[in-house]
Amino acid sequence: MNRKSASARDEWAAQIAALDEQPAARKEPITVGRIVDTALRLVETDGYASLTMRRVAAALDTGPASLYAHVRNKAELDDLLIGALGKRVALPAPDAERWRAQFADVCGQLRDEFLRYPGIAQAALSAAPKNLDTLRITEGMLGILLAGGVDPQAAAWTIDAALLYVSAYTVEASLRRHPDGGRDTRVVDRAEALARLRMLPMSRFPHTVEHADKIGAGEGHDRFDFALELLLRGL
Amino acid sequence: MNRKSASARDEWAAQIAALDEQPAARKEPITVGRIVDTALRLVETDGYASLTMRRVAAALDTGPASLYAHVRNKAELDDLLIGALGKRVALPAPDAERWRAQFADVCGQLRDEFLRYPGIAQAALSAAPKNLDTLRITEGMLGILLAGGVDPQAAAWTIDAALLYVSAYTVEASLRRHPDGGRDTRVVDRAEALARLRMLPMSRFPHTVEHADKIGAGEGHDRFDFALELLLRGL
DNA sequence: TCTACTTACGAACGCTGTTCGTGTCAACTG
DNA sequence: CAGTTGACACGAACAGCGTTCGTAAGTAGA
Repeated sequence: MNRKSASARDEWAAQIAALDEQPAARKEPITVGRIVDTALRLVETDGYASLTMRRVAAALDTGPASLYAHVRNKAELDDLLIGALGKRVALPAPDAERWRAQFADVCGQLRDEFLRYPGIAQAALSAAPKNLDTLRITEGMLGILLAGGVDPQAAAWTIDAALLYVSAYTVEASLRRHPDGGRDTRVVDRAEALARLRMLPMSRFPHTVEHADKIGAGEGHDRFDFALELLLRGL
Repeated sequence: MNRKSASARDEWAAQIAALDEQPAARKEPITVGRIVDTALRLVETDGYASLTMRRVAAALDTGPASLYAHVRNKAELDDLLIGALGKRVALPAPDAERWRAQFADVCGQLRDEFLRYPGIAQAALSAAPKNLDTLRITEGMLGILLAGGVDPQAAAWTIDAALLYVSAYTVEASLRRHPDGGRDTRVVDRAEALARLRMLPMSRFPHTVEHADKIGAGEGHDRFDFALELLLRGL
């Protein structure tokens, strides 16, 4: 039995096997939307660090090469992901009385979205902010600040600072929580961290030792809220 | 000629070749310090994205395996790198009259150090802030803020926010400037970016279009200074 | 019915971090 | 001075990564 007849036989066997599955379905075609959805699901469960083209492809029952017909790059996929997250944040109609609260709320939405997909904020930092979905958010923020009577230049820079902060905050939070897929960032709980701070020599770290309890402090997003309020109060 | 005699001959040839180089030197031993220095030089010229164990090893005339006797991980190397940068920032003796300027100066030093080594701030975001060199900086910052009469809890959180912002700012700045080693982040100059903003439909992006010139604005570190001042003025 | 074109994908390339086992050299010990 | 021990160095390899190429398959138009 030579190669040719063997492969012909395989084909024949495949056809027979397909008899039962014929009505079940031909495989759903790959689309950008399906790729993005799959990638997001992967990030949600395993973290951004383990988001690879191969994993996405495998989740779609195919090989990595198939993705490149729909997505130029992994970088482009990253852009699409943060775009998809951006689409989800709801922009309130600017209310001059509540502009600070509204601004903080938008930032909070973004934060929660980023935290839900651990590590994805790393992509947000790399992604060009000229993404249309990102621009939609900055437009909304701009509207809120301008309605609040903030100077346009100050508003633009504040938005920039706030977005940078949100990304950094969520990246750090994700890294602290998530095993990070390979890197052995040991998660040290707060009590342990505090104990270590107290072990520092008083001679060289007087303030750190004295206020060690303040350093890791904050339930939930106290730290986040504080930073944002600081930003807004300065306006 | 069998394998054994061949390799024996190679060895013999090597010995002969070594006759001339004998006085020249035996290879300098690998140390953590040399690894860190080499890595920093690499990052300075090629960016953090192309900092790999293999490249560092190659720059030291050896194979990658040799590094793992001195450094547990790439993650640990990253920690060492940001530690080395941290060591360089000079901490002023707290002066109650000038605490804002002093704080901003420390942040500026950190920023410049990070910018000099493009992309390395990514490692700073990942690095556990319990690094001793990082702690030295936060201690110094804490001293400055406390001398300024800032509430300890507010001080701790402000430092956290400022460090996060510095990292995010420098990561973004590096990505925008540096080709990024692989990712095709096209660098669009400001005029081009502005033109694109103006192309947006007025109906959906009224504020963005109107204040497009404000969005990418700022010479040098205007944006940076603004954000930091905002943070400090809120205290 | 034949052709042109888009989509799918197996195989491969060059790169990454990391480990294992071996080799080599320096210094301490008897 | 000879012998042993321990730290250091490193070649080779593994699994995994993003990406490309050439080819196969299926669809739409002539």
